Formats: sequence, structure tokens, C-alpha cells
Amino acid sequence: MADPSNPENGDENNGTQSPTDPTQPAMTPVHSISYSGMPTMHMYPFPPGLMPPQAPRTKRRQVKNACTNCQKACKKCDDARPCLRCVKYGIAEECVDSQRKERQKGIKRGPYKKRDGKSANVDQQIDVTVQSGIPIQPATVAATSATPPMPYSVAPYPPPGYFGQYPPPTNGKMGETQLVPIMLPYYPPMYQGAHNGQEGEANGYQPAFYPAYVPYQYPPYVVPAPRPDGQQVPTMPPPPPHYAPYPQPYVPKQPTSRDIASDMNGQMMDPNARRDMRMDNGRMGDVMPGGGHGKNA
DNA sequence: GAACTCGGACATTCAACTGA
DNA sequence: CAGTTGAATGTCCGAGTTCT
Repeated sequence: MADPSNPENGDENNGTQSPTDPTQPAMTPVHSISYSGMPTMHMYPFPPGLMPPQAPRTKRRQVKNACTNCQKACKKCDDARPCLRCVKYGIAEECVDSQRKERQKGIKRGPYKKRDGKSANVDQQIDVTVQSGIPIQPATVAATSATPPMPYSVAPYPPPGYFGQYPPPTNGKMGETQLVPIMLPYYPPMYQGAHNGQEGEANGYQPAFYPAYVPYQYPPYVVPAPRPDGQQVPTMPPPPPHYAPYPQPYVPKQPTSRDIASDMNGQMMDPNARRDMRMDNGRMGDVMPGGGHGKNA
């Protein structure tokens, strides 16, 4: 049983949510990514009746190289050095990248299975329909699929600020709706206050921007001409209330006294005592080649 | 109940292979 | 030679066990 109070387990249901977890954004089957620290309360829900047809299973994120301590303990590491776990246990000075073993070369593999379809996985039909009813092209989805999820839906309006940041589409017709590329902000989980998080990017949790396509509706929303003085032009009127809001800058949650207390618990313990309890009888001596613990060896 | 262990699912990497 | 495949290798979830 997962112990929610176990600091090792973190405060997130990382990577192995129920396949039908409705709090997770719809992701393409091409490359779904779990940013599981994304708190539900800060998500931009899909409007009623517009939930994606199925919430695909999210993908577990891994660091490229865990530190030796996390590796020994089979626990989640992060890219920062010292990693959060080592800091938490007071062994920051021992937090070093584990050494990767060189891959063998010259292993013969035998013939590959015939590909049945020409581009079976590329042409995977992805039915992403935004509320305008405009299906996003599979290629479009693929292009954005390696990027963070959009925990909100897009509406057939240019986002606020659109005109100041992106050139308006130029080849549309009156009343037509067209997909246009924009950059959307994404706030990684750890950006949301690192007081007790475990997962996330290395320190310096900056909002990232990533490419996405939104349906752009041509007039009646008139494209304002750029101002000669270079100032940003006024933004568009807000979308009707039934549309999901556009992403907003995340306002980090202040840690509650309870959060702090629970975090303190993990730190009050003598770090050395804790280290003795854990690190020195890890099973890393027995970490076998072949992933897992010897099963493929 | 908390801390720890560890089996195994899942992710990533990259050389071998394939087909244009 | 770029793109694909799939085995090797790595991470870490979470159930079970041990400890306090």
C-alpha cells in the first residue's frame, strides 16, 4: 500500500494515476507526459460536456541520471544537485550522479518485424476537438505533444495578449476559423512553491513557453493594426463565460502551517541517524545490469 | 504508524536494422 | 542515410515487511 504520509512517496500520485483520472489533461497517445505535481485546484477545467473522450494514462517522468543515493534507495531523484531527497535527508554532500554503464556494441539482432502499415504510428488518428468543433490536425497535435499538457481547453478566440505577441493570421476569410500557432505559458509543478514538492525540474522553476495551436476566428474580431509607437495594441474582448479560461500566471500557494509542520517532521530527525538507517544498507550492491534487479540479467 | 525493502512496471537510450 | 525497431539499461512506484 502506498503510504501517503511517507515522505518518500511525495505529495503526488506520480505517474501511476488511474487511467481515467479526470484531473489529468487530455494528452495525445503519441507522447503523453505526466506533470503530476500539477494541482487540481490550479487547473483550467474543460467546460461541461467537453471533457476529452478518454483521459489517457499519463507518463511517468524520470530524470536522466539519478544520484547514487536515490538510485540505491530506488527513489525518485531530480536533476538538481544536491537533489531534494538528499537535501531532505541531510546527505547533500554525497549527492553525486550515478555512473552509467557503457552499452554493449556489436550485438546482432536478427531481422525486424515487417511494418504492416506504411506509417502506422505517425498517422495515428488523434481526435482532438476543441469546443469550436474544430478538429486539430494530427500533425498539429504531434507537434505539440512533446510539450507540457494543456490543462485547459482552447477557445476559438485569440488569447489575451495575442495581438501583441503574435502576428495575426493573414490568409483567413471572414467568419472562417483557422488554427494559428502561439506560445503558451506552462508553469511546472515545482514552480508552484517548492516547500514540500519532490518532483519537478531542477531549481529555477521558471514558467516555460511551448508551442501550441489555437483556433483563431476571423472577424467579427477585427485585427487591430500595430501601433506606430510600438506599444502593445489592446487585447481582445474576453471569451464568453462558458469557455475555459486562458492560462494565467500561477500564484504560488503559501505553505500552510500544516505543510510546514509536516515538512519539518522530515527534517527534525538527525540527518545522520537517518542516513545510517537508510543509505548504507541499500541494495545497490545488487543492482544488476538489465534494469530492475537482475530480471533481465 | 513510520520507515524501509525490493519486485517489477515503466521510461530512456542508442546500436542494429530497414527502406527510400 | 534518415527513420524505425527493440533490447539493454535505467528510474522509481507502491505493496509488503520490518522497525520503533
